[in-house]
Amino acid sequence: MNIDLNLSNFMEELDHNCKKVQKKSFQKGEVITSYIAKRNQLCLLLFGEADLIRYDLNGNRTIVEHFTNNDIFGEIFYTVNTNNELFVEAKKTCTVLFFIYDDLQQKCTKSCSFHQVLLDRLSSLYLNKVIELNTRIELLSKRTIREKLLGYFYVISSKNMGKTFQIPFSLTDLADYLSIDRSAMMREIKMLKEDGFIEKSGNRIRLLYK
Amino acid sequence: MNIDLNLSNFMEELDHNCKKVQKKSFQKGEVITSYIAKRNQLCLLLFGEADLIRYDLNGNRTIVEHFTNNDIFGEIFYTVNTNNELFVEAKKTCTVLFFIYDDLQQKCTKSCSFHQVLLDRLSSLYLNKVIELNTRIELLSKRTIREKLLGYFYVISSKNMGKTFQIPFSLTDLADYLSIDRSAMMREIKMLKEDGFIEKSGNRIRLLYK
DNA sequence: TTTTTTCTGTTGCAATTGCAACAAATTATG
DNA sequence: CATAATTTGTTGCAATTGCAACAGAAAAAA
Repeated sequence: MNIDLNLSNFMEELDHNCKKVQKKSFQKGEVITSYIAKRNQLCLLLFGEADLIRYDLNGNRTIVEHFTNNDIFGEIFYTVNTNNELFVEAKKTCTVLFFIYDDLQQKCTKSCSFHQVLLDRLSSLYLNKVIELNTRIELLSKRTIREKLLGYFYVISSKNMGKTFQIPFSLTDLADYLSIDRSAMMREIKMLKEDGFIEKSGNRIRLLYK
Repeated sequence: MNIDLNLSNFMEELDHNCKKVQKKSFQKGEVITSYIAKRNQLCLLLFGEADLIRYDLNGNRTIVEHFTNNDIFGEIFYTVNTNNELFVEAKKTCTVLFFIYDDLQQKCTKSCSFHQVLLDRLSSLYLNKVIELNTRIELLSKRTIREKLLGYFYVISSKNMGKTFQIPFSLTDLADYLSIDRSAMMREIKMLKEDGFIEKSGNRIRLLYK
């Protein structure tokens, strides 16, 4: 389970003449890719932060996933589409590799050993993603706003190994991530403070339970 | 993308002396595995149907995933646990292969070529799972019961390639799968019928829109 | 620095959802 | 077949959540 997932370490091995992969950078706010679901695109976020966004027909915005270094994303993961448009937006400056899934399976020039490294790690990258998605499902399947918030705080605090942490979202974004109304969420955060579950200043949270 | 995922075709190649894998069968209602999150277990459902179940502290039951032929599951996908116990329950007679993740990476005896086949297909199995989970997330992130139901019906009808289909759950289970109250769901189904979105007899549904 | 935009925090009210309880129908089990 | 257990369908009521609207704070842009 302790595999070096940091593919940017291997970037120097990527042949610059390699046609199977594109490397691009994006500024905050730019759209990295939109899921048109035809090209079988697979993307690797080498560096930065980005969100996968969906707007439904009522204008509700959902942050479907939040990506950081070495996360993968792309149309390839959305075969069964349920209508709404999805797109990935850079939240900070991002460097992204773009592949076409079918090309990935083929070997490149001998000098371009990056492909092989990526293929070797693909299982691990997928496994990582499955774990992330399961965590996400656990949060979304919670029944109340309070449970979603506490569950989310618990996940963050586990990752940071500490009871005090910074929320990596604005509160507006957090509501869109947990798929709840922002004002209702604010109300619940207030009650969590009153009930002694958390302390909060800015977007720094301290858990007071367990 | 058209890879033969049906691993049961390769089962005859599994060496019976192979110690790296266990094969077991289960009757309806039996617990296939419980996620103790220590053994790094990876399971493959060769044949049958099973549900991954979670009970929260208030006694709410959630069907986290529904597994059919060639689906994979296991602790390995739940590194970041958020407290509640998870277990997999057979809904029909099931045949399951059990692996320990780390063993999987090692080669077995020469006569046991099944391992290699499995390893080769692991990426595809993962990819498949990621697609499933993304669909699941899309449903769970919908804001209303109506949207969840319509979204779910759309997914099923896409898989079956037809506007009439059988729900593979009891309605009680469907509510637990969509993470909503059963009676509220029944009320919404009734309104969907009244509003002319669906027809329903038993657990056979016909979509009347689009 | 000033202006504009976005984000936070709050609240009343309406709509949706969950809860509890029950009868009827269906399915499992002895 | 008879009985038990589970599932479906329904409803009134309570609790939760969403919506709308706004003011102040903070952040971004000019």
